[in-house]
Amino acid sequence: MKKLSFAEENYLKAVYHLSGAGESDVSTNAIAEEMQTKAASVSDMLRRLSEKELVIYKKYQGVKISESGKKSALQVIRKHRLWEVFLVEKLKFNWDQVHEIAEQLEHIKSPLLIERLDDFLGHPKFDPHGDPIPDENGEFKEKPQIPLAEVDLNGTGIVVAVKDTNPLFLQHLDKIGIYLGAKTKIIDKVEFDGSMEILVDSKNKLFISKEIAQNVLVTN
Amino acid sequence: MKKLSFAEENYLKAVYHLSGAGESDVSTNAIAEEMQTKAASVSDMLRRLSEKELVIYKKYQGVKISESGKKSALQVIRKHRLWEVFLVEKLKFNWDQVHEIAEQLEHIKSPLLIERLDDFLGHPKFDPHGDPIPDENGEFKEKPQIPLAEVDLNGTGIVVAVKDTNPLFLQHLDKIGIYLGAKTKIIDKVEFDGSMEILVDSKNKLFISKEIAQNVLVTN
DNA sequence: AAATAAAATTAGATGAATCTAAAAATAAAA
DNA sequence: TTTTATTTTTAGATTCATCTAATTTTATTT
Repeated sequence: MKKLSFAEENYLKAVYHLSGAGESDVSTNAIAEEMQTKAASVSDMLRRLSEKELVIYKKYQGVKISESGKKSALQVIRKHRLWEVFLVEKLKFNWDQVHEIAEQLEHIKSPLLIERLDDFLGHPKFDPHGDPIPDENGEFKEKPQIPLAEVDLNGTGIVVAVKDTNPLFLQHLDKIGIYLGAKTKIIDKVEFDGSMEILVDSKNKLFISKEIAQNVLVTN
Repeated sequence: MKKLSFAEENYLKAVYHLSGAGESDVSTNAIAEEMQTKAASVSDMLRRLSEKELVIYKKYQGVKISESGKKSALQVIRKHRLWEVFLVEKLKFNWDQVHEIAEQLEHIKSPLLIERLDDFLGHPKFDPHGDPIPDENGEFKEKPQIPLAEVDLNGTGIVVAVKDTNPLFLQHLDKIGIYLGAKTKIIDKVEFDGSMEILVDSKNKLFISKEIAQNVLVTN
């Protein structure tokens, strides 16, 4: 495992995420979109990552992450999520403030640091957005989770994660009182616009839009 | 205050340190030596830093840090030392292990992060090597300190800092039982080689070489 | 199936940050 | 004060990561 540049780590993460844990193929444009860069830059980087065997890349056919690439990507993701826990649990950041800072911290190179940080935090299994934290070997298990949007009328669930980490989205959840661990019950579903009415913690009734319902994940 | 690159921040730090808090002039070669790079690279970077008015640079005449350069350098130093405290106090690193990691962490850009870290650590005034931590405005006060080598026979002092952060040096201090806060008394001085015999905490007698005596700083 | 549109790649430039080798300026020694 | 040595700077290359513009490949329509 050679030492990767920040840019390389970021591309690997993007490929990993966009391919759904590295299974399916990802298009050059999708990566460019995700990374706020140009397709030409992506092609170039994919060629380089492919030479290092971090991705499996066939020109014009899309890209997939390789086994060693996945290993690297998961370590970066592990670091990102551990730092997010640190920022929220120890430094009292809000969950909408931590992504950007963790984007920087995730590139710090020191296996010992991450080991100690993990100890310090008490080996958390999930980050502040409910995403699972891979262990040293890149292994993790996801909580079974479905979007609120797909829960049946009168169905209940506990909020376990959010699909999006956009600060505006997270701030909105704060405002209306949705948080990880909240108990929800669907008390009305509006067919034509996908919005719904839910009861949070058996006391707060609120209307949420389709966009919200699709990005809040619950478990039964 | 524009955002600086890692390289720029590192050069500024070097100029600041080598000039003794930015007073005197520093030579190109000294910087090259300090930064393990070539004089040509230094010249080039000094030209660029000079254009940004972070240093005062006259070709062939050496370089001095500017007011705005000093401000930036001190913020980087503040971050470095706060992270060192974090690593030792919270993550249980030894003082000889933290420099390298802090060299990376010091470049993380987020004023809020540093503010919160400072709060979390209880606003420490000194890092694990006894070096003062500048505040948000770059201000700090050094403890009065002299090398053990300059303490008179029978003189006493408390170890407040070390001049060098070389891991081998620090590990040696651990081994012989010298640490920040240790009470020392000079019980013998050997003229011809600069070595001495000292009493630590009124109970451990030990011989130390000139090199050690010059790099351990005490206050009366 | 040919024409058109979309997506992806290459070619060529640019800006950092670095290097080696050569030239220029300053300092030291004869 | 010349000569020599040292230090510093410039010139020219290189690598990484990016860009725009042009080209090529693949996908979609008519």
